[in-house]
Amino acid sequence: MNIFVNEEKLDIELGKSIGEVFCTLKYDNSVIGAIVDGELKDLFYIPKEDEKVSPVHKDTEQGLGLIRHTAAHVLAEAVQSVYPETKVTIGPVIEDGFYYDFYSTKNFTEDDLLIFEKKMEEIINKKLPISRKVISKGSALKQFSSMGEFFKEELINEFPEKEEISLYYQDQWFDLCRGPHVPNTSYIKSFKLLSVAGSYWRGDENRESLQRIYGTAFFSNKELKKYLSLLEEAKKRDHRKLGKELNLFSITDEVGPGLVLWHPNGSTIRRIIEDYWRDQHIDAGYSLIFTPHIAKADLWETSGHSEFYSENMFSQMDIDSSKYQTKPMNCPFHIMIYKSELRSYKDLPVKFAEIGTVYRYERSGVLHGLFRARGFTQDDAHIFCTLAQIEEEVEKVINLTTKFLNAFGFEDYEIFVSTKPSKYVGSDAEWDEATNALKNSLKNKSLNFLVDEGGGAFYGPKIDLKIKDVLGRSWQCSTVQVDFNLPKRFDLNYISRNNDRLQPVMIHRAIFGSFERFFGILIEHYGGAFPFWLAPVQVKILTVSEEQFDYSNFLVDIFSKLKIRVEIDKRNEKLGLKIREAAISKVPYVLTIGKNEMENKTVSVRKYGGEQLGELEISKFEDVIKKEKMGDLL
RNA sequence: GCCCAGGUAGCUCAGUGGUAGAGCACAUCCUUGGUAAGGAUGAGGUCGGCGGUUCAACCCCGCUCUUGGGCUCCA
Repeated sequence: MNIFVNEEKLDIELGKSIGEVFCTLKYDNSVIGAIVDGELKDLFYIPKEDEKVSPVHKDTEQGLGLIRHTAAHVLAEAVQSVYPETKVTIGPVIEDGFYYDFYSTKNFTEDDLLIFEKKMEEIINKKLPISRKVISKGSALKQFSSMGEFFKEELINEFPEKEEISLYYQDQWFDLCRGPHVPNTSYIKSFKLLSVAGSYWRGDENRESLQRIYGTAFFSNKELKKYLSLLEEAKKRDHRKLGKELNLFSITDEVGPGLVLWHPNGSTIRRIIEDYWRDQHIDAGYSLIFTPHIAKADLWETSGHSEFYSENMFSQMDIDSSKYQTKPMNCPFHIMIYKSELRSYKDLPVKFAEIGTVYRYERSGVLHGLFRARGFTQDDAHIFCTLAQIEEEVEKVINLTTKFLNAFGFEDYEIFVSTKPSKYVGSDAEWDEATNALKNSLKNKSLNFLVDEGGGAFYGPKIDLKIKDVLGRSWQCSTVQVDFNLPKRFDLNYISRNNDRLQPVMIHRAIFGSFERFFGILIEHYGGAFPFWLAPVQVKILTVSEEQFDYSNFLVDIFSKLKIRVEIDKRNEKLGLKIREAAISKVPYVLTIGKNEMENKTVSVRKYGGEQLGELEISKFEDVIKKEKMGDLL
């Protein structure tokens, strides 16, 4: 039988494992697995005719999957040795580590994690060899039912008859597992259990509640440390923490969960973003509108939200014997404005944009600071156009979107096009044309995108954009969605050149998604140190003593006229303290004013981060900030 | 919603079945100072809320509200 090892054709005996093949090739024990036709396999794997095999070494990214999977097994053994009644379920490798779900009457605590870690350490140090055994479905069932491992039983019962069932052993302990694993436990050089959390068997909230232990493993302590410090860094940047420290926003018990209070500092930033947003949208040909926060329930009946979205809507209220509803979306209002006059094909595209606050019921467990709130403000817009206009309009939306994202320092993004799902409205021809229009608009901009086949909403195809922040984390913000449904439901039309009544299509689009969420992302992206154009206080003046009060007031006048947000710290405190506090509040420019500066008509400039620009003439410093202000005209 | 872990001064957090603690912030005073914390004094709490056990509850128990980690990754 032939296989290809590193592209080279090799004749091997049928039924030989990759490990054995590598052995004959005199590979050393740094080889711990293989990539076979793009999939990670271990040395136990028996290759099939013509498969392409390449070795996976330890200390590589690819090898991490192997040690993490084995680490999950080691964890399971450790847990069962400490709490023998514990039932095992599944323990896969995930993006940055692994987890294992357990069923146990004992509630695991953080302290238990330390005990498990210690036990794992012992198992790893024993350098237990891993072995693989293939058994029949019948004996697998027998085996696991005799052990009372009923979750495993359930899994095995559902396997197709022909499926090869394998057990992985580490010494005596074994688990039903398809692999892949490292040859022995000692390859796990460095690991850590990170957290305990709840989960459900098979993610189904009607099934058994399980306890999930998250952990990660690496080939070296150095890598583990690097990963842990990344987690630390993310913690430091947590927008909930910075929001409090920098006095940006709060979410309080008294007001209610998921409802955001924007404090003056946060509001200043939001105002600047909104001003920029409005300017850009007016330039891009949108009409800016305002709509109410509640409306008659009938409107949501027509839109279909009551039927399809009721789980996320707040309950209705009675007003003058009519039912009203807080808005979970802005679209029906925009539609009503479209319908307020008879539209001609000459009017299209009609573009309405609104910074519109919506209210959605989110289950209490999913609320998360600004990222997931119950009241939030969308940067919403709706484009009413013909099918033929979609391509051009979407291209304009993409242009506007990239302009915005670049202005906020996001250079990297991933783009996804989602196509027709199994249940949909509209004709196949409409879907094809709209989907092609979306793809073409991206191709015209030479933007790469991935296609999520069947991932579209029932009402139309869409483009989603995920941005990457400085820590490399992805966030989905921008979305462009074609909608065939609402124009039909609201019976929208326009008069064509031939005097026919035709139905327009609608494009829903948001760039930030929501101001709350986007603000949260910005806080974490910048770590609270906002760029000059966004900083709530741009320049802080620190007086050395009372003698400089007049001079500092004079400076404030000058900078205020330049529309700079400036504050003076006149407190009766030492300069060192004032500098420390200005630095902690992350003000971009700190000006120290003492006797010298007053006499010389200068300012001593210190940039955020500690860089000293030294003593500058006032006009020289004006030049510095004017240059900074240019930054926001990206 | 469900599981686990929290909720003590404005903030960050100690703490104990027997009168509630620190640091920062705040107020007043002293100090008028030169690049990341000057000093003193003081005020500030129904220990998330409601019920229970107890001679006595911030602590133990139950309920409730709320915050955090999760609940998609499939042997």
